Amino acid sequence: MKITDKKALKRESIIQTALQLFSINGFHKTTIPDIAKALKMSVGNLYNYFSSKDVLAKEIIKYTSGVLGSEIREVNGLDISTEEKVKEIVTLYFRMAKDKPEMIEYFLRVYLSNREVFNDGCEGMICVSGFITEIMIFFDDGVASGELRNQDFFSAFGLFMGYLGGMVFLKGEEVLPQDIEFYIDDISRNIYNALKA
Amino acid sequence: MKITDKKALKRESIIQTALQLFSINGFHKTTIPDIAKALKMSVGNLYNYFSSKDVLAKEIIKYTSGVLGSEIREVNGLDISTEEKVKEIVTLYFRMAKDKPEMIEYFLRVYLSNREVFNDGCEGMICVSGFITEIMIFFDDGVASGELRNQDFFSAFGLFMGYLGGMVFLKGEEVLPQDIEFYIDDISRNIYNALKA
Amino acid sequence: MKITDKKALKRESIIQTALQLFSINGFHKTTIPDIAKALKMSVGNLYNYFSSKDVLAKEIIKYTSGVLGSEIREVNGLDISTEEKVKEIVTLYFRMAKDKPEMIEYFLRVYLSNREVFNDGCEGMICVSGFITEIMIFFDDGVASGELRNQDFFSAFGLFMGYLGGMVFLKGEEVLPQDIEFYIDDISRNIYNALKA
Amino acid sequence: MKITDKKALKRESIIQTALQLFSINGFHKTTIPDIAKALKMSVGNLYNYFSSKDVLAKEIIKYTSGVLGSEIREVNGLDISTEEKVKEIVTLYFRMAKDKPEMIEYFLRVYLSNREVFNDGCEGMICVSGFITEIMIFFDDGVASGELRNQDFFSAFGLFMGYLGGMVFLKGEEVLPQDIEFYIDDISRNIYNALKA
DNA sequence: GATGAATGAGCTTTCATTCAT
DNA sequence: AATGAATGAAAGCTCATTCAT
Repeated sequence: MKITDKKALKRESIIQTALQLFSINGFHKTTIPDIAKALKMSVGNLYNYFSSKDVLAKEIIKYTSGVLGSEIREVNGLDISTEEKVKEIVTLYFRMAKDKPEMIEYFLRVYLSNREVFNDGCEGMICVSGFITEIMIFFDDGVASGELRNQDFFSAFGLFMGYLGGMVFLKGEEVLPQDIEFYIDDISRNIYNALKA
Repeated sequence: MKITDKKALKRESIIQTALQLFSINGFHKTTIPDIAKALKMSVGNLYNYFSSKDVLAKEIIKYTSGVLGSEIREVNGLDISTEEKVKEIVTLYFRMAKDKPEMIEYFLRVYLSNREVFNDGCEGMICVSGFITEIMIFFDDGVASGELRNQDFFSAFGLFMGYLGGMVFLKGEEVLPQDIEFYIDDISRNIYNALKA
Repeated sequence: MKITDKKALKRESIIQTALQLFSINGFHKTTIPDIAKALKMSVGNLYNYFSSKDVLAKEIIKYTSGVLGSEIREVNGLDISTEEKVKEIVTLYFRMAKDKPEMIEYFLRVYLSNREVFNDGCEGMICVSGFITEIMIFFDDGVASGELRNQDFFSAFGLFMGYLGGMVFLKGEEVLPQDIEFYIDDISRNIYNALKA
Repeated sequence: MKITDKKALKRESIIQTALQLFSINGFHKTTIPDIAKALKMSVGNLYNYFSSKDVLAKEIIKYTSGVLGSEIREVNGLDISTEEKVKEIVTLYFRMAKDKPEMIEYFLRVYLSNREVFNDGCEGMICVSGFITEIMIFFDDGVASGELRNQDFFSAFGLFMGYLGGMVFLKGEEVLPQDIEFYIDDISRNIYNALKA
């Protein structure tokens, strides 16, 4: 293994650990010493990998967005109807909210609310473009095939992102009477009805 | 004017000022001295009105939820179709996001993400019940009149809350190519299509 | 009743309430608002009676010392042996520690330890002279009657004050296996044996 | 020198400096910045050694009790009469009150009076057990050898602790007309007379 | 005499970041 | 690469005292 590989591996393990802590405790309540301790490394060394807490936070959102985007890319590649794709996306999103809740929570608890952290370097939504791009492809494909109504992309994107994020928030608040997967059918149907041609 | 009125007025002015600052700068980046300075009052005196920063944050979410709820209550009282009500609600929400953005932003940037602050005293969603209750009434009325499909309430609530909140977030990120009111028609239509019978 | 009497009465009620609070919570942990609230009066008005927290503390120690001194004076006036007087003094001290613990506790928790408060105005032990004087009379009488050994007064005074205070401290720490009155006989005997001719 | 030794040394230097300041100015009048400044270290770094002011105060009482206890332990190990041991203990106590007054003063001014600080973690008298244990051994040995009267331990302990502490208090108040060592003979005699068989 | 809102200095504690080793 | 002690500015909060009413 090359030395750079070793460094890359450690970099990723820092990202994953920080992601966990940030999503559970929030950005400001998670300290650099917390992260270093969880990784059993020194704070000084952590700074050899990420030059500041803010930089780390931005790397995490890119990483997370990339993971989520690549999952949706797979769905986009399937040879199924747009209606079925909607259901696949909702399913994978909710599955992820259950299995790797830290990713979704990071969007909600860290990215959404600490704008001052992301302002410099993540303007617009470039740090979450991995995710947005795939939603855009999904939408354009659906319009092209005549299954979806042609409307402003952001009206559609806000529906996806807001609706799914909102449901995960409600799950986190423990107000949902049912397990989140219970809602897959209803929500897929609502989204498809909203967007269909 | 009675003394209690004077104190109540000052209390409300603190809530409004803190609401502004929290929604713009976030909960952790807004300090008590910041709030006191904006109000031209002393830090110590501010604590005569609210016993801690957390308590203040909780009072603000109740206040905000109450204001938003009472606006929706007016729409619920109108003698119009459910489809028209959807549009009215979307309109007032976006108008508020434009005229008093601090209220919507507070939901997104403070309430949504600083769960540790609201855990004690705002469990479930009791501090935002003023808002939820009205959405529930809207939905139940629509189902009762046969205009809306009967489905789990949270599937519908997540759509409203998440979709509208998501759009305001996109507005805040300045990624929307159009003014937010531009999207009213599309979004109202999407919501109605999603929920209609 | 004259106005000055009314004021004197209120003054004393402040002293007694403050004595309670100081002895239970300590000088620095008891606030002026705490005292005012317990008295159902305003902080501003409290300052009409005592010009500062320190002044109040000094008045309390004089008051307490006076009460304790007058009790011992009664014993000194009895026509009994010095050995019996020792037992009477120990008895009244421990009874007071049980019935009005605030007085003894005030000596231990406030007077003893917040020297900076009492330095200006209570130099030496002039604010507790009411108590010391009577112990001095007891001792001189005992020496004069030949029952007590003639020794430096402070050696004898330290014995009385320290021993009795120490026992009450142990009581307060809840380390005494017995009720404090259980120790009266042993302690009276120890003191008399220590001082007798 | 190992790194851990260096840290332990610094820890102890903090304890000693804080002990000085607390005993002179009292617990509440001594601030953490005061201590840090006296040590020429930063406030933040002090917290790397003790997690709170209260924790520091508790460590100091354990340390002090240990030092005092080990001095008495030496006396207990001597092959001399109990009467002579009393004099040795009084002598060492007063010598310490002269040479290292901060230790005795800490007992009187900090431990005795700020119960709320020590309640959690120093219940009963476990933080001063180093000292108490040795007094207990002294007393039991004296009883076993027939030199001391068999009585409740606390009656005897209160005498020692209260009497000696009381004398040091009088010294601190500057009311003693003589140097404290002047009283060694009288007081040793009084204690021995009080306790002897 | 009586009220209690207001002041503001001062407290304990936290934490991103640095740097000598 | 790695360590973790050290920094110091800034946070939330307290409270003796004052003063307009």
